[in-house]
Amino acid sequence: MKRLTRHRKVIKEIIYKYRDHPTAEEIYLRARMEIPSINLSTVYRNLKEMVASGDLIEFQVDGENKYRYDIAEEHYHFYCEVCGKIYDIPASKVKLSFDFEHHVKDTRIMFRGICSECAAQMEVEDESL
Amino acid sequence: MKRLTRHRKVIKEIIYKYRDHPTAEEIYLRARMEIPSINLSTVYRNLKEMVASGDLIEFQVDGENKYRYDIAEEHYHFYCEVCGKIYDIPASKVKLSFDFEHHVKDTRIMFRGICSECAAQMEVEDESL
DNA sequence: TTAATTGCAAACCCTTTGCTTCATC
DNA sequence: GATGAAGCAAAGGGTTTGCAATTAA
Repeated sequence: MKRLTRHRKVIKEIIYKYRDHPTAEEIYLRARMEIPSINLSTVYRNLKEMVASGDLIEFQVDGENKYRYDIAEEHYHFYCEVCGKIYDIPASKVKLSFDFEHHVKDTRIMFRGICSECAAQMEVEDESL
Repeated sequence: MKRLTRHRKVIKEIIYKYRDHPTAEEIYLRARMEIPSINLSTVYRNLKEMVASGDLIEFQVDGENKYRYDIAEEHYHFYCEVCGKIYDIPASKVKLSFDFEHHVKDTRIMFRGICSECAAQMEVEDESL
C-alpha cells in the first residue's frame, strides 16, 4: 500500500508551488532545503511513481536530454531559445484541430522561439549601439 | 572547411530514405551495412553537425530519453503508445493558431495515443473472445 | 600538404537498480 | 512487526570528447 511520506509531500509541493518545470536535480536541490538528508534516487523514484499514477507529466526539451516535470493538467509549453525559460501556455490560448485516423489521447506542443522579455531586451540593446 | 565524406553521405541518406525516426544507434547499425568500419561516435558527431546546420531535427519522445532524427521539414508526429511507432503528420492535416506574445520560430507537436492499426488489431482481438 | 574527419577508448551525465536500513501503517 | 519507502553505492544507457591516425581537398 502507498504511504504518505514527508519526502513525497515535499517533492509534490515543489512542483505544484513553483510551476517552473524543474529537472530532477533542481527538485532535489530544493527538497534538500526541507529535508537535508534526502537522496537523489528518492527524488527520481517518487517522480517516476507520480508520473505513473498520473499526478505529473514528464517531458523533455528537444536537445536537452533530461527530464523536466510539471503538473498533469492540459497546457502547452513555450521554450525560449535565448534565455532557456519555459513558459506555460494555457490550452485556452491555442486553437488546434487535426484530421487523421489515429486516436489521440494526449497532445504535447512545444513552441520554440524568442520570448517577449528577451525580444524586448534585444531591442533595447539594438538601440544603444 | 566542411568535407563531403562517404560517412556523412550514408548517414544522411539513411534518414532521408527511411523516414522512420531512427535513433543514433539505429542509424549506426544501418550505416554499418554500407561502411562496416564506421564508429558510433562518428554517427553522433555527424548527426549533431547536421542538426546544427539545419539539415535535420533532433527530437525526443517524452519518456524515452534518447534522440531520434528526422528531416527538417515542417510536419508533426504521432506516437502510438501501443506499438511505439512514430507516424508523420503533415502540417496540412493540422490547423493551429495561438494567441500569446512570444515570437514563435518553430512548433513541435507530438500527438500520443493509439494508432489506427493497433486500434483495428484490438477490435479483432475483442471479437475473438 | 594540411586541415577536417575518423576510430577508439575513456569520460560524462542523467537515470535506474540492488540491497540494507528506516519508518509508516 | 510487516512491508513500503529511503539512503547509498554501484551499474546502466545514451551521448560527448581527447587524441592519434586517416583522408578529402
